[in-house]
Amino acid sequence: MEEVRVRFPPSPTGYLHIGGARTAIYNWLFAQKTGGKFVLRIEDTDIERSTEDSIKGILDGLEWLGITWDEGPYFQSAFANDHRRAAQKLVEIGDAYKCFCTQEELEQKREGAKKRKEDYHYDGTCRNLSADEVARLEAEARPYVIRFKVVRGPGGVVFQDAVYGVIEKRYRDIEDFVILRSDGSPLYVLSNAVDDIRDRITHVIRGQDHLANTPKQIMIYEALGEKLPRFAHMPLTLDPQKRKISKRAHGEVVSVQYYRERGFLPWALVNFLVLLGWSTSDNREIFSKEELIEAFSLEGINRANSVFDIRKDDPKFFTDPKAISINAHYLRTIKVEDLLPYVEAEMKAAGSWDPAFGTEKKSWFASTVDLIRSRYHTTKDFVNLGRCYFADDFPIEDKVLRKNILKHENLKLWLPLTADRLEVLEEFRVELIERVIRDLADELDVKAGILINGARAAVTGQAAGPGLFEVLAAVGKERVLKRLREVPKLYEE
RNA sequence: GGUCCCAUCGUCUAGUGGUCUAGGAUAUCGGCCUCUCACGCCGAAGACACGGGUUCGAGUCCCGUUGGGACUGCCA
Repeated sequence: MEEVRVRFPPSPTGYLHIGGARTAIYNWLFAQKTGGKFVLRIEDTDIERSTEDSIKGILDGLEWLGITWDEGPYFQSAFANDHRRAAQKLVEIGDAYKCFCTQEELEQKREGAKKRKEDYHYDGTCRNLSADEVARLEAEARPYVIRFKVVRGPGGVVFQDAVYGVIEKRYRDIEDFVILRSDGSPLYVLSNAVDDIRDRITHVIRGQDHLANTPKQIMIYEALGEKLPRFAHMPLTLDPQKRKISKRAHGEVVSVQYYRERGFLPWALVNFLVLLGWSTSDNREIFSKEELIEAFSLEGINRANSVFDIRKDDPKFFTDPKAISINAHYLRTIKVEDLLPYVEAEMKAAGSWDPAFGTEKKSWFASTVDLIRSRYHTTKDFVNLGRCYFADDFPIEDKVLRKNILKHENLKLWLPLTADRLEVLEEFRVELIERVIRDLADELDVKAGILINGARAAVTGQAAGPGLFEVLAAVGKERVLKRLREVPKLYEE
């Protein structure tokens, strides 16, 4: 059987955005699934808009996501000769022709048609130029483009899309489209097809926005006498207003980089993205890499566009809530060892990493991460909300201070007293800590909750967190005692 | 405007003529757990765009309407 070859051809005009990432993911999954090859091809034909930074951003983004390619990156600009040759060949075999119409002329015709409310197609002025006329115009050094000669007559292009089924387009609805500019550079519709032919692409998996272009590319394939690849168009990702998402209109929130910076686990993003327009019949939503490769199929791709539910002005969510929930799911369920490197990287970036966390304090670090992770949504939370566990200076939330400490005047004495009682513990273990605190509450004749919540506020600065006794054990005796004994100062400010 | 594509809870979706008084996930709300907040568990609310057909029977097939999207460039 023929080897499957798929490709991802981003144009480097901005950083990798989630729509592109999703396309890459689908292609990559299909290659993994079929044992095929995944080719990365940078379509930098539009040199004006292509930048080095952008290329780097795309490669970095894919790498971060764990989307690996087998060939490339190839650069489309390196194959301009192939494209020109193909255009030349099409002219020679009579499937394309030189068109000397100027852009101004065409613009006028377009305008005219628009005024008369007619739909405009190139009128074929140069389609039937005689060889002599062509020679004469060329002798005058008149610039020309090359247009593909679309069949004039009944019938059309018919193809079977793996997602959308049979797609038909009549020839009369397709104009003689330009395949080579007057400066000799190729247009997307040509270069993309020629590159796919050269790269022996067997399956073209791309966004539905290319569906309308596909008949043109099929005509090119056929004119060139090449075997057609299979086409699979995937639905687009829209914003909540149903607009196609774009870096320009939506900014950072649609870039892969944004999720990296906001503390997403790469696989969680992949898992979320793959669900935008694809599903299994059993409706599973969480997949390991192996499971996803196993489960993926072109048949599972949906036809309807999906909405990426950006909650831009929602203080509670910085992106689609489902993306966050999937990230949080991974954060609390993957093996702690697997999570540690991400937390470490995050803390290093924030300057709060202690090298000892990776050596003699490693097991303490791991168990502390494990203790707190179930209520975190991103790896960022470990450096912010988790600061009280990993550093000595940490903020005490105002509201918490008032409600859990200041409100109870006695805590000024009781919390330092708690410290005294804890100090005698030989082993700073959860059960022993709990015993001490509950006994003290009885002795003082207060509800344990008062002492517990007060201690939590003093030790973590937060109202919410794991069980207080676990928290104290994790923070450690020395630091707990210090924090409890500093409580009286809190009353002074 | 023309061509093509699409249409199930707010969002992601299951559903391929009867088992759909439409299932799951997420978000929302309530409860349990509890020292708090999460997690977890239990529960509530929430959708087949509309109208015609076809059929004994339609979310599922057909047509139309409406709505949305893509393409319509010497961008990719």
